[in-house]
Amino acid sequence: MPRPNSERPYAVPTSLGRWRAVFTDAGLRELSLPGSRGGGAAPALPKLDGQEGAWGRKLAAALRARLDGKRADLPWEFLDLRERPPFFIRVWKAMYAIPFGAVRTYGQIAAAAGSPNAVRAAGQACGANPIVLFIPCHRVVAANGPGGFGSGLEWKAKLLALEGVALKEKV
DNA sequence: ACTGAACTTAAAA
DNA sequence: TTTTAAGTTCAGT
Repeated sequence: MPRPNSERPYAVPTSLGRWRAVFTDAGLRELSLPGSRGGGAAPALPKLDGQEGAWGRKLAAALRARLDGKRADLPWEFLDLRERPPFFIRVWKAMYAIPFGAVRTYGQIAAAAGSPNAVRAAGQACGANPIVLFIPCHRVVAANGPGGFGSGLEWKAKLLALEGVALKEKV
């Protein structure tokens, strides 16, 4: 296997459960929702606060601020997206550009990523999104419905609600 | 190496 | 309204 740099997983306790963050030398490689991972006994990960230096504190603070309904972002260079398919990265970058409180369709994202017809691939990229919340896959909806969400639509609705957006129902 | 599925969509039948 | 084709990646077979 292509050995990525050493991965350091942390737990980030918040008002909405225990999130999981994985750091590498290049930055943040993964941020996942509570419950979507670590099935069974929690591996007793170290807490992120005060670790990974300024970046760790910044992430924890930004995460908690967002779950509190405030807007907060992380710089794009802070994300470790190495060894990810180029098209996926373009899609993620397009999503990253969606402003707080706004939503786009999969079609618009695909177009922004340079392949207007690769709508379905854009959907797959959403599902493969490694940095939940800061790569806002929850702001991408289907043309006539809510679209899907890997960790459960309830999460998508909840994250959007924090930004004052209501997930529209399917007709 | 091929086939089908994946957080889709627009257009044709 | 149902079916189909389309672009990209990954998991199976």
